[in-house]
Amino acid sequence: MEPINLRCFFYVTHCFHRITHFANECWCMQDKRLIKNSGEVIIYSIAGDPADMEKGIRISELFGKEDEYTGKTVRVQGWVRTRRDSKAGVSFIELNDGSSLKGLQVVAALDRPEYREVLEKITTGSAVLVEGILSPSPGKGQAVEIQADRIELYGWADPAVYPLQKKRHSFEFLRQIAHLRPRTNTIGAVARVRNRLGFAIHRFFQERGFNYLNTPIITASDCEGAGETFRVTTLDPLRTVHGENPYGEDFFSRPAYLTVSGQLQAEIFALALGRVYTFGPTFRAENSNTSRHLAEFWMVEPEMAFYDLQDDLDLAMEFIKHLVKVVLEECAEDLDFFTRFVEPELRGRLETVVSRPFEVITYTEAVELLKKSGEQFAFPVDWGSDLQAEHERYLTEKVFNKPVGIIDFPRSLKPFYMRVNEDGKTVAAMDILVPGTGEIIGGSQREERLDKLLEQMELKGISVEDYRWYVELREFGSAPHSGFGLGFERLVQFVTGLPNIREVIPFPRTPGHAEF
RNA sequence: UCCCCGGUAGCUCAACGGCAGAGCGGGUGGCUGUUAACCACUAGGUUGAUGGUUCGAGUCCGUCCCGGGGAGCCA
Repeated sequence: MEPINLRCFFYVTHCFHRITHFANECWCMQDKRLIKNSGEVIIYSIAGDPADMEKGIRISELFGKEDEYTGKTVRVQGWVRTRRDSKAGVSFIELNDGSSLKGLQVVAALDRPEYREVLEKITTGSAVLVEGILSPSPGKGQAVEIQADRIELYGWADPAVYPLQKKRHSFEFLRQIAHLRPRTNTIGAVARVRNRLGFAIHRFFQERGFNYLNTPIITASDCEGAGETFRVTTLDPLRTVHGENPYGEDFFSRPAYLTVSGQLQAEIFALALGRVYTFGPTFRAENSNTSRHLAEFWMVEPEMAFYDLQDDLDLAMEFIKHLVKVVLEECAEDLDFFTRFVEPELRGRLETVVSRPFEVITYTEAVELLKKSGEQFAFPVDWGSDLQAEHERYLTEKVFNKPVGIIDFPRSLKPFYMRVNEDGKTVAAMDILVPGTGEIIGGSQREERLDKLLEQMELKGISVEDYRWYVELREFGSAPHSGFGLGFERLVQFVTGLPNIREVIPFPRTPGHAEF
C-alpha cells in the first residue's frame, strides 16, 4: 500500500462522520479512490485501507452476539436487498453483506436531515454503509434491527436496469449474470458452503498427518484414459508448422496438456512422504453437456502408502461423513435454506449419511442384485459391462437409500494402474455413490508389483517408455499404496441439493462457455 | 456427440391458424412498523434467425442459432 498523507489520515480517522465534506480534496490526492457519481451523491471506496478507517462489523458477527451489541452503536457495510417504505415515518432496508444468509433490517427515519438526500438513492443492489444503534425489533421476522443515524452510499444501482429483483430468478438467467449472481440467496449460500468445505478438507487431512501436495497443472502425459485433454501450446494455430518435429517450436518442445488428474504424481510423493493429498483444478475436454460435468473442476486426491483397498475405502467413508457433519454443524442456516427452497429431503439425507454406515458391496454382488430386482432398465445388466447411471441410481436411491461403495470391478473396465485381485479378473477399485448426485468418489489400490503392472500396461496399450518414471517407482522400494479422487463440485452439489453443477462453481466452464 | 423439450415485455410465463396478454420488476400517485408489503394509474414487444405453406403464422413445415433435461464419457 502506498504511504498515505498524514493530514488525510487525520481526517479519515477523526472526522469520519464528515468525510463526504473533506473527501473531495483529501481523497483525490491519494489515488482514484474517490469518484463522483453522476448525481449529487459522493461515493467513495474504502477498499485497501484497513488502517485508515475503522471497519464496520460483519452482520453474522452481530447475529452471533446479539446481547453483546444490542444498545450499542454499530457500523455495517453491505448491499441493499429490499427496501420497504413507510412514508409516514420510516423506511425499512434489508442489508446483506454476504456473511450470512439473513440480512440486517435497517430502520431509517425519512425526515433525518443527515441522510435524507442519500436515502433517495437507496435502491435494491446499492452498496451502503449504515451506522446506528442495534435495537430489539418490534416487528416479526427479526430479533434485532439497526436504527440508522448515518447512511452513506458507496455505489448506486439503477433500479430500472439492475437485473436482480426481489423475487426468484431461474438459474439459467442467473448464469448469464455470473458477476451479480453471488448476491442472490442461493448462490451466496453455495459460496459460503463451498468455502467451509474447502477449509474442512484441508483440516481433515492435516489433522491426520497428510501433506498438502501441489501437482502440476501442465503435464506431458495424456494419461490413464481419464478423458479428452486440453492441449497447451504457444504455437499460432493459423501458422503452418515447418520441419520434421511439429512440436519443435512449441514451448515445451513436445505435446503438453492440462492435467486430468494429479494422481500419478501424487503416487510419487506418497511413496516418499507416506500420506499426501492434492486439491486443485482439473480439466477435461469432453463434450459433456450434463448437470454433473464441467470442463474445469476441482478435485481432491489423497494418496497413501501402506494402505490397501479396505484402508482406502475406510478413509473415503470417514472423509465424506466428516465433511457432511461439518456442513450440518457449521452451515446450518444455509442448509436450512437449501432444504426449504431447493431439496426438501436434503437435511434428512445428510443426517442419514452421518448416522448410518455406508453400504459396501462388490461389483459382482451389485450385478446380481440388479438382475434379481425385476426392475426394467433401459440398459441390460451384465457382468463385465459398466454400471449405467440408472443402475447406480437404483442401488443408492431405491435399494439402500444411502451412500453405497462398490468394489472389485472387472479388470477390463478400469485403468492400468489399479491392482489386480487374486482372481485375475477383477481389480481393487472402489466407487462411492450417493443419492441424487451419483458417483462422488472413485479410487483404488494401485498396482505395486512390477510384473503385474507391466502386464497391465501391455494389456491396455500403455507405453512403458512414456511412463518410465512410473514403472521405476515399482523397481525402487515399491510399496502397497492406495488413493482416491473426490469431485469437489459433486460434493458441493450433494450437500446443497442443487440439481445442476453449474450453480456450485463460481464460474462454470462447459462446452461453448468460458465467459467471465 | 445422440435423444427429448423449449426460445413471446427487464424477469417468470399465458395466448384453438384470426386484435400479442398476465403476474412480478420499472415510473407516478396513495397507504401502511414494513417482511417477496399493499392499492391505483402508467410505460414497456421486429414473438431467437431465416426460408416456406396460408386470405391470414407467436402458433404449421424446412434449415440454422441458443437454452434446458436425459444418455454416453467421468469426478
